[in-house]
Amino acid sequence: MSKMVETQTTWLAADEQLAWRSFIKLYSLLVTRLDAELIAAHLLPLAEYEVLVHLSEAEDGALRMSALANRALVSRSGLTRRLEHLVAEGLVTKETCASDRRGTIARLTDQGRSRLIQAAPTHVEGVRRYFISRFAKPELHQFSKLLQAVIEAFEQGGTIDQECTVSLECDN
Amino acid sequence: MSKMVETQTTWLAADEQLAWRSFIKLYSLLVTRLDAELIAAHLLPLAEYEVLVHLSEAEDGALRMSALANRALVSRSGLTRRLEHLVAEGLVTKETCASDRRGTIARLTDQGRSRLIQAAPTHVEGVRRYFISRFAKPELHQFSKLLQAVIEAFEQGGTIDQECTVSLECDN
DNA sequence: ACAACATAGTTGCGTATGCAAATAATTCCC
DNA sequence: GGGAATTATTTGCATACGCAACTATGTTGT
Repeated sequence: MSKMVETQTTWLAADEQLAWRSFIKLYSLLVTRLDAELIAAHLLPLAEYEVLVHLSEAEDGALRMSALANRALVSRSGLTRRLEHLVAEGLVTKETCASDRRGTIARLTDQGRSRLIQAAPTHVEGVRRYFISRFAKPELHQFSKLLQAVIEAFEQGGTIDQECTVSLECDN
Repeated sequence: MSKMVETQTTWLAADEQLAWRSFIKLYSLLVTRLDAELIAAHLLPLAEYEVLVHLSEAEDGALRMSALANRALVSRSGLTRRLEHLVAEGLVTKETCASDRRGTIARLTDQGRSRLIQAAPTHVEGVRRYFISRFAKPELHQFSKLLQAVIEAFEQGGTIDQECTVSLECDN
């Protein structure tokens, strides 16, 4: 009907579109469900759970705010607010960094660690049930490799508006 | 140090963990970048862009609110608010559904369609640059198939807290 | 030693979103 | 036909988040 310009790069091809939308949709489904299950079972949102996980994996269960923000895929201000809740619950403490007093160190408390251990099975079972178990072993491996390759390429090539200078000391 | 219970189902295996985190991270990177580029080039957030796309693909460029909410992967209240902005800009209009006057129909305006056509190349190029082009053709196809299979399984098995009775008339 | 610049974190502010309740219209049943 | 249950959408409210500005501290150059 309408005789538009259709430069042929204007729209995604059907298969490209399907791949992209499937990616978005799966993310939305999984995160929504996993978050809901964690809240239902442990009153712990997925975002907060992930903060606890990253702390628990770090040396001494402690990380600088910036490092934690990078790992949790959240802005620094966003992390400040996430921690507020966790600190109020006594799951994390904050202390000034001794060597650089501008810095703040977030540390997992014993209570935080036990809360994490309590909640972990719910999360792990969810990830396995809805995601991992849907793949045959070699498929999962390839899927994972593809994801990592795309991430790698993005982080290499995509240094458009990043203030990340040499990407060596970058934590993310 | 601590001799914890480690029931072996408590944590994800390293490869499972890597696959899951890569998935989350790639989503975060891609959506953040694509949203920023669309805003920079066209003052149009990705979420609003996607609403325009779904309308443009529908019969007469029009959809019921619920159907549009399902396609846009947003709650119905969320969609109501997204549309507010698009309606204020004149890109979408709302009208009462004639056959069922409870319903509201969102319709893409000519202005909305031309705005979409303007913005599309930015989005499409982004998706291609950061996502599609990272795969060889057969890889993309397999990746896409895997995503669809996981979604399919989720929607079949995961009818836990869904009010979606028979999933036949469901639009999502 | 001091001024200029850089870095870490927090806060003000605007925006986005979901849930539950409210509103409006339809359908079901008796 | 008329009230009860159902469905479509919106609104009140609470929460989450990012950007830009701000504070505090550290580093650099002279």
